[in-house]
Amino acid sequence: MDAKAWSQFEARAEIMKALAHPSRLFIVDELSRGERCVCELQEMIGADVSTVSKHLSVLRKARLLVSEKRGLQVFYRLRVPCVMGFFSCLETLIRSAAEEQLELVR
Amino acid sequence: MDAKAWSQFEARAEIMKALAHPSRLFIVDELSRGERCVCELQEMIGADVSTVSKHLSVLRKARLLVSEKRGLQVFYRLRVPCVMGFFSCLETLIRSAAEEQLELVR
DNA sequence: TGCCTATTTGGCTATATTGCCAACTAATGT
DNA sequence: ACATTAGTTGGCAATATAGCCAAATAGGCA
Repeated sequence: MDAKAWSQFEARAEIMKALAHPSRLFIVDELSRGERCVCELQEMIGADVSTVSKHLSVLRKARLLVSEKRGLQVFYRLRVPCVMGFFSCLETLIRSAAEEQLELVR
Repeated sequence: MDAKAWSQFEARAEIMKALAHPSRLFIVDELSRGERCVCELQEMIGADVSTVSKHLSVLRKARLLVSEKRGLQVFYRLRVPCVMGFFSCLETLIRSAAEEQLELVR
């Protein structure tokens, strides 16, 4: 594998890493319905503000979000709506996982 | 956020975690063009066989791949072709990142 | 049976990620 | 200027992940 191809996969991996956390996926999902300030997201997630802020920073560094400060608040927006379409494609996997869990219980 | 919604985001995060590594993204990309045995992937990636085997196991546990043993070899196949479509949606982000890198150099 | 090849698993160390607290910055109002 | 509110950053301890080697498993062949 040449260096150029490898750095392409590294670039993709950076984005996937940013999405590889339930709180961050919640944020993406929530922002797909419109912009939110940090305080709103923090209340919904229920973690420390600093934790939420760091999650947002991870998503912003991956260019998935953009932020805008207005007054005291910082609002975040989803930059790439196509991310949401991906999850519907994954539903198949998630459902089949859930079904196997059921089989184990039986 | 209720427990059911949360476990949905956890399920998605498991899949994203499985995809959050350059070698595993290479594997997914390669398998999108047809099945491969472990030895072929190992040669292309250039890591230890055990490392490649563990990457494959991560992707299989996330249900992104299925494996089939034929003789001495184990062949892996991509279970979810829609994964590839996601990366083309991300190209925008990756390109804009590359352009900013260029600006820094100037 | 015994040997060779392909793959997986266990165990280890090195590195990365997470989440909290405390400290800091910035905008607003008194 | 001072206090208040919103958010970010630094630092730390706990946990998770990555990659190598060595050992185990399994199929095919002499």
